[in-house]
Amino acid sequence: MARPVEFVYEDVLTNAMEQFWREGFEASSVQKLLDVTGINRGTLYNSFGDKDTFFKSCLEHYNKLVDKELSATLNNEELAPWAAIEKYFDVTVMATTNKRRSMGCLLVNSFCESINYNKDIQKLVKAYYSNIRKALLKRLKDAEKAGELNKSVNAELATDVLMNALSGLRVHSREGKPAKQLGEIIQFTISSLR
Amino acid sequence: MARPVEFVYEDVLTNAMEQFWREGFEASSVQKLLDVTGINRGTLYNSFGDKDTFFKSCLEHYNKLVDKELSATLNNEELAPWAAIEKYFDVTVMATTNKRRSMGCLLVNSFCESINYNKDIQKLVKAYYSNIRKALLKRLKDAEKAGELNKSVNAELATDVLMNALSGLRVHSREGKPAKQLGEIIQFTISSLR
DNA sequence: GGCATTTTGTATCAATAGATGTAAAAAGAA
DNA sequence: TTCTTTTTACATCTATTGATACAAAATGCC
Repeated sequence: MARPVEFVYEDVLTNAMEQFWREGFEASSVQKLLDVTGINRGTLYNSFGDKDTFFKSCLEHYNKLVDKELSATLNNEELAPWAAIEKYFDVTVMATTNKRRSMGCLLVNSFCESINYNKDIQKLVKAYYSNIRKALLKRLKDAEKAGELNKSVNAELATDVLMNALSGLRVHSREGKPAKQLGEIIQFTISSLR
Repeated sequence: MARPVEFVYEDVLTNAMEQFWREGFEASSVQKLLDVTGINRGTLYNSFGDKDTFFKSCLEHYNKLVDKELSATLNNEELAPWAAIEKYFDVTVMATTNKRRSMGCLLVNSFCESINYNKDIQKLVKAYYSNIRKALLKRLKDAEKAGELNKSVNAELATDVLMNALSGLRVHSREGKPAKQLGEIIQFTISSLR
């Protein structure tokens, strides 16, 4: 049999993802990726392909993290619509205080970076981000049916408002705004919708 | 006397600014900047300094555009507080439909890019962005004094909510969301505050 | 132990990055 | 015309970019 793999696949993806997350695609040279992952060039190109492909894998890895959060909150059917929504935003706001604070959101960052000229990656980023929107929309439609939505909006508009606030939140967390203020912004936005 | 300058200073700044705006700092190589401005290397380094310095000049140029918009809207004392605020967001939403559509905001894009590791530029971006916040806060304090602000918020929180919505707007305009939907998001957000 | 297979480590590639130096060009002044 | 000054144009520098090739190393199978 062949020589066994020495690196831990998950760890490499996590470290590379954080590098792209922190500094963006363009500023993350292959050398930096080698430094933060600890693997060497041969291993990277053999096991993860070129930089574009590697970035896509990191996006996928990031999406898994998002999916976990969604499963515990928005997609958790044990929670009532608004409870689920509030929990999702609580988690998101709280996340800005840990070590990944001030890094914002890899997907939002990618929207704003030049990555947009790569149609391939752009589509991927949009698709991943739309997962959050879908989960949110579902719950807001539930709330609407239950008469728990502010009569002046429909579920679609309410979703847009919350997604817009979410994107703003991600930008401002990267800008360094304290979680307390971010929380108050979201709290008000939510209260205006119910 | 010396040889006269051939390039138009304003035009060079405008074209370079749009390049940075579209593709970000890292992806905008000096060669690309030469291509879009039409000047050559010597001229660029002689008249605009290195890439960092050039970028700062472009940020300043961008800020002038922002200032013009602010003067006509938020800082226009002839308009009542909420009229000024509504006009500012109208202009901002409408701007997403012209040729600069889908480019978002240079300042927000810069927050999200790796530029953040350059403390110097980061401070500049923050300072320019805070100009908008200051103008907004002033008007919301006026509205608060006049009893035209929703009692459940103070001027500070209202400003945060609107700035958050603004940042979200910029992200989503870059993502390609239609102006109509962006307008409805803002319209609801404003109405929730008055 | 020798063989096949895969990973790892390193050397190296051409292309491009940002940046600088210098000579030619263009104007008015003397 | 000649001189001075500044811009412009081009050549060139070193470092780094993403990417590839290939030998050394490490395993299980025979």
